[in-house]
Amino acid sequence: MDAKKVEKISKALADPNRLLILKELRKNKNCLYCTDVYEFVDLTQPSISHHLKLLTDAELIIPTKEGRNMKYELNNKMIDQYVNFLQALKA
Amino acid sequence: MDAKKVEKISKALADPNRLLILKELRKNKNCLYCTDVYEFVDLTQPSISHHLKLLTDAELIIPTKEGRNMKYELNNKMIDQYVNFLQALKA
DNA sequence: TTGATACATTCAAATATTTCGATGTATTAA
DNA sequence: TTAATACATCGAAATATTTGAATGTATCAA
Repeated sequence: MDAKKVEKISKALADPNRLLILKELRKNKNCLYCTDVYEFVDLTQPSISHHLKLLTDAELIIPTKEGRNMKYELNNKMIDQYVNFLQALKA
Repeated sequence: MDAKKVEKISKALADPNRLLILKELRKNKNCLYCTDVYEFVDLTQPSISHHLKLLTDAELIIPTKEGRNMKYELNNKMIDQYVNFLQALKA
């Protein structure tokens, strides 16, 4: 994983609301609908949409269109790659 | 590790110059002097000082005063704790 | 003690990020 | 086809981060 990607993922993780989203994703068996997010994140719809976009752009979550809803799943592989980079720092 | 700490560490990792510093720290057997940083980071002294402070505040590096120099060492334990948080997201 | 070196701090400008109102698009229900 | 729902996008304001010039402090060398 190159430095630019690490930077992007780190930025995506550097916000309390986005961390909340990831935590809830885990709770919900790594699957979440956009509408669900309004329940635990105290922001307007455009803001939530923005945060989900940043997480998606960092490939930490993977979106799927389901009718007029969006389904989000955690991307375990990307987390693994990010962790690998961090572990390599210690080597 | 609580969300605030994760946020702080993520922010510290979300900058190309700080990532460079961490990478060079690894190269130099996890030990670096402030003066060394000028060689590979193209910023002025106050900026470098600022970045080192953010990394220190996040406890990713541990500073030691050695005469008029500062020695910086990577804090493996903090990286481990951060990695643990990330791994727990997948669980 | 004086000058130089190493680093920190302060302040302000430039830049990036976060947030939301307004609005647009796609899908579904009636 | 019309109205409602789900979400995206745009634009602007508020806030945070990054950067460097100026300056301060501590240490060392002469």
